[in-house]
Amino acid sequence: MSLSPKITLISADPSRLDPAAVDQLEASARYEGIERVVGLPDLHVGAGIAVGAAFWSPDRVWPHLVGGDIGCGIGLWELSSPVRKFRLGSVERKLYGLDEAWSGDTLAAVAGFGLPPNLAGLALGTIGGGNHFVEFQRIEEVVDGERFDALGLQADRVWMMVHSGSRGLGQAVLQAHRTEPAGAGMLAAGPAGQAYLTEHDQALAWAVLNRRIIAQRFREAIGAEARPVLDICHNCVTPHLGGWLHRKGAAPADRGLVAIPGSRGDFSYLVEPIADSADQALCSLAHGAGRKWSRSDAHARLSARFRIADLQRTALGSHVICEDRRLIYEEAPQAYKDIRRVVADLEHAGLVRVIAQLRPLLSYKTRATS
DNA sequence: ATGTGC
Repeated sequence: MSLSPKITLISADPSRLDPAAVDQLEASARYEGIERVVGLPDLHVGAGIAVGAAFWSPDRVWPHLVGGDIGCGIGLWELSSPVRKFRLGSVERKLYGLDEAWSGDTLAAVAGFGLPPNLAGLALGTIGGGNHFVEFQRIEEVVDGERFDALGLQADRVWMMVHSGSRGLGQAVLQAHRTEPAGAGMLAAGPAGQAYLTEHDQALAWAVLNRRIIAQRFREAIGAEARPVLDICHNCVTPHLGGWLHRKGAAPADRGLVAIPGSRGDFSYLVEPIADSADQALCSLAHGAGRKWSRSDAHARLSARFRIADLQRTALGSHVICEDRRLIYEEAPQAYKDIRRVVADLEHAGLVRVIAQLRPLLSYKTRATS
């Protein structure tokens, strides 16, 4: 069976991609008004829509091609703390109270982002669940030293990666604007499209603010200063080449530096997109390693083989704070693809240049017990 | 994914 001509798969070996995820791409490519679809090397099955994909239309938008976690993305900060002074046990003892509501001024925070006061909810400044996390890292290897130095980055500092999104807000926006059937979508210029895009843009801004507050809470907890390196959203729809580009678990290649996290037990990569060849991939990049096993498979297979304590340390020696007994299995490194292959596929396609490799020190998921 | 559905 041949692939729809609308679809491009970014992979050195497309036969390795999950056929079920490619079927989901095919289904989306059949929507009237979709002209191009890209599957990235971290492509995997999602709830109706493949994750690790980009979709372009000249005139229509589909709320469910973005999904419920509008604005979800990765923020990266360079901390003032030198790696040589980073003590795992000491840091772990400071990371308490971070699942609870933020004690700061949420009204002032949303106002500062041009958002209405009704969006100053209790979830603002919290990570959430699923694959969201905060991770302390150190530079394992500077691959492009010239570029690393030119960016003013420092290899001897602790770095902090935040993966979170718009929590309940994006979900509410999807709920309010989803079309029936989902594949119908709406004209971007029409009243329904404009109403969706307005609320979508608010959820996007809220997610950026959320990551910023999370970063502030965590760096305050460990007593460090933080310098922003990047903030990249991988679930959104934005104007592109006179039309509309939907990214569902896809990082932008036209907004500067990108961080691509591996699983919690693997390296992350700081990369620079290469503009010349970006169009083949709809100006998009992999957003992470991508799931290899479903959540239920991961739990079934790994809970039979490992104790919780086995999963609180990773093969790279990093620690994991996840007191949710189901989530720690669902998010185990074994459930994810090999990030090295994902990044190699992006390099092979001429989409990125690796600047640095980051090693996990401590991954924070949740203190909430289950 | 979800200030979570029965």
